[in-house]
Amino acid sequence: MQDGGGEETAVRKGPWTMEEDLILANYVAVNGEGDWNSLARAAGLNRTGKSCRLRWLNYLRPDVRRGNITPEEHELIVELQGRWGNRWSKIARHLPGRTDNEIKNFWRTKIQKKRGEGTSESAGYQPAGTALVVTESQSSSSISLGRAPDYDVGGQPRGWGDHHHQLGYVGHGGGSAGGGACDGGVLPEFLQAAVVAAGDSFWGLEEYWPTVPSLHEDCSL
DNA sequence: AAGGAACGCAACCGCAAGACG
DNA sequence: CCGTCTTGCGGTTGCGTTCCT
Repeated sequence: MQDGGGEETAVRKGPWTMEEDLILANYVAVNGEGDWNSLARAAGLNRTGKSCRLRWLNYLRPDVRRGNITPEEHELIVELQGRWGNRWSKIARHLPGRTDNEIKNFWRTKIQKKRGEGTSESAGYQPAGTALVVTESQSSSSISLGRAPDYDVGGQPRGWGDHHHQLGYVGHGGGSAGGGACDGGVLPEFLQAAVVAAGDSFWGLEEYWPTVPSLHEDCSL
């Protein structure tokens, strides 16, 4: 782990900025996933590969589906958790578009809490027992709702539009988001939306925009 | 209208497993 | 066969937002 040695700048931590998201999304779109450490370096992100991977998997991937957990998903989570325990990544594979982190959070905040209160988690939803099998093919179903990060002008995320005030990031064309905007590549639409929302006054957008050619060159679909 | 408490989500940390040299 | 590096997973923490008193 001798990294380059000398001018190893401090690794950034904390919330991701829009610029970082753009860089990461673009880089992955062009070069694909994997080799996160070198990716982080090559992309010029002062982030650990680990952090980049997490950000990509949990947020930037085009097939990430956001929004409320549906009753069906709730049932499935309960059932699979009962079967496999806290194997969140495994459970997540049966919930297209959902990330292990999201499921984990959901479990802890909703289900586990209910159980902790003494009531069965099934207070609201009783697992029907009808083996709800979600096939991979369902992942191609429309991405119903998503959220866009609400970046602060200073470059620091200010929080995310949550279910109380959904921002307008909606899967395009009734599901095309699930397949990615470009073949092999991805084009997180909320990033574009963020750019649009930021407007001309946004800090240095124009400075780094040219550095992400594949995004603003429209991927030539 | 202000303050406090609770909730939800994103991100970080540490550990383990697998792959490669 | 051993050692090192990278990736993946699960648990935990902190921050921001919303709701209630």
